[in-house]
Amino acid sequence: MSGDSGTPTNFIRQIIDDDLASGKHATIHTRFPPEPNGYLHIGHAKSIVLNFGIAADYPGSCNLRFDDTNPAKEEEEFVEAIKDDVRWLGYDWAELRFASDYFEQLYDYAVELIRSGKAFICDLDADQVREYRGTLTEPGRPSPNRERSVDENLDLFTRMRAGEFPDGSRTLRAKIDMASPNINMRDPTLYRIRHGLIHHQTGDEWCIYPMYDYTHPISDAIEGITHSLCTLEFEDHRPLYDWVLDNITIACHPRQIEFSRLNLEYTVMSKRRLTQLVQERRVSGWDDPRMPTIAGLRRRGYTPESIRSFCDAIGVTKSEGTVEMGMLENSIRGHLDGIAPRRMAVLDPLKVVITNYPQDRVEALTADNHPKDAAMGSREIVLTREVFIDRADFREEANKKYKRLVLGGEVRLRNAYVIRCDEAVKDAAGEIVELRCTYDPDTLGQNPEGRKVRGVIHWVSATLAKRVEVRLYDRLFRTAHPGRGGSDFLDDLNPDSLKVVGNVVIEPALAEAMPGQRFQFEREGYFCVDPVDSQPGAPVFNRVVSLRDSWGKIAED
RNA sequence: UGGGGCGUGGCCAAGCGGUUAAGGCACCGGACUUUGACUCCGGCACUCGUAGGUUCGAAUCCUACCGCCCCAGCCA
Repeated sequence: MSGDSGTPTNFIRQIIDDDLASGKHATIHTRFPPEPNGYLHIGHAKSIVLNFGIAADYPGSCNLRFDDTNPAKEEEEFVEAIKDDVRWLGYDWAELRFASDYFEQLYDYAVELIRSGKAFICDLDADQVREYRGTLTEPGRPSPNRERSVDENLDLFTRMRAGEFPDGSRTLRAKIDMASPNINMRDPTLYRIRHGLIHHQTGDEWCIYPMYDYTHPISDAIEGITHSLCTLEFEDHRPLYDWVLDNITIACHPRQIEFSRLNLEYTVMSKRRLTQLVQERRVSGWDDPRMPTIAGLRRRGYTPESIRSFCDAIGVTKSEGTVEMGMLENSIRGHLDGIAPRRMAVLDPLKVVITNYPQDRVEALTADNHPKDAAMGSREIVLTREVFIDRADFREEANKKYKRLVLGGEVRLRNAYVIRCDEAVKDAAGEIVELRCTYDPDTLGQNPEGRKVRGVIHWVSATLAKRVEVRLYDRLFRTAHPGRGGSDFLDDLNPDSLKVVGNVVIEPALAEAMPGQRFQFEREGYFCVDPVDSQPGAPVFNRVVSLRDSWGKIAED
């Protein structure tokens, strides 16, 4: 079971293996339970890959269940976006459920708790409840209403549902232990009153809504979930999860298991912060390519495969850490290297005139779409007397470590001939505006004899090039742990996280690229056609990730 | 000062009383190369938060410390 499909095992899969081996379960049922109050991010992907991955590798299934018990914060837009993201990641749920599907059953179970004397209607307001709850080191005191009769509780709960009481005036609380060292067990709230809200699934049918701690275990049990996987902060809630199921008449009792949530350097992962970035327009939206959201990564050009392999690579444990960006970047580079067709594009064009090349000649050359995968075929590129190369690929002089074009030196134009630079033409300000070179006609597909060329650079015909906009993304924050020292995380935003480069010259074939298509711009990086801002014939390219650059490290000379 | 967790190389992470302490990322060499990419080869923890103890034998068991995270919503 575990270990199939290349997925590494982890302590949760080991528990499942044991449960299968001991006969405790014959099939495994998990669920991914997002609250529809925001978009999914890479941290959710970890949970999705865990839950759906288990369903795929073991006999069993995984449900998608929206934890929609707080209509004040939830919206239909988010449920649709979440469904899209889960599907895009490559998963299909066995059943689509909403916690709100169970509101009637949840209500009935609450009545059962009241009848058995395990829940009561409390008249304390929120401030009073807090006072009565005690502190981390002092026990709480019982609510004055704790010993209300079953009949009175039943009557009051019925009237709560009927809408007779205003918001905040009463709650239904479990009767557990006000002296428990675990604050979650100090008579936790089960239901609160919320008038005037339109729930995206149930409309105005209800004015009382169940709390997470009460809803979650029952929802899991109703669905026959065997292993309820959640993050570490719910560890303290497990006794309550178990208490709820132990005190109502329900056959199923899932096992809650907690794992650590994902933290990634140079970004933020909390929904509160991501929401703030969107609402304050620090980014263009939930799908801004700089966002760690699934929608953002998708638009940026990440593939579902790369996100899944990233999740496999980071593992699942209970220890909290922060994963380096390099891990994520490695995953996407690895996938794109294999599937992205190569193209040439010059980000910072510098004109080169090949003086010994015929004025009107247009030479068709063939370039492989992939250096190691012949099945990806080849394409035609055209060479003309004037071409563009990147400004960074020329220096008037440099030591031997510099493997590009220098004055008097030779370099190969990728997929074409070797050229020698004879002159650098400058303007009045001393800025190089043009290079005058000569080419060696005997170097197409073969190396010159007796000379070694410094290196290979990419280029694009100046006369036939198309110009497009390219967006270069950098980390959204300039510090590995935004807002760490108690400072405002917004102060750590990287002002250079987006660089828009206009007038990037591309080989003609690229002008017809379709939204979502990914390419490797040779020697630059992987780029994806932006699905939002591209126009037919005028693609906008997002840089997914740069190529690994061993030169950049020693370039400071 | 209550309760619940976690501590293995820069990062993630195997390890579950007897292994030379997996693997990946990063990094450092080198090979290859018409992408300074990819690929390939080699290097990279006498040591597992610390200190004791048990044992023939401890990262794995015990004890005590230390550090970090979470919990006092009618949020999830």
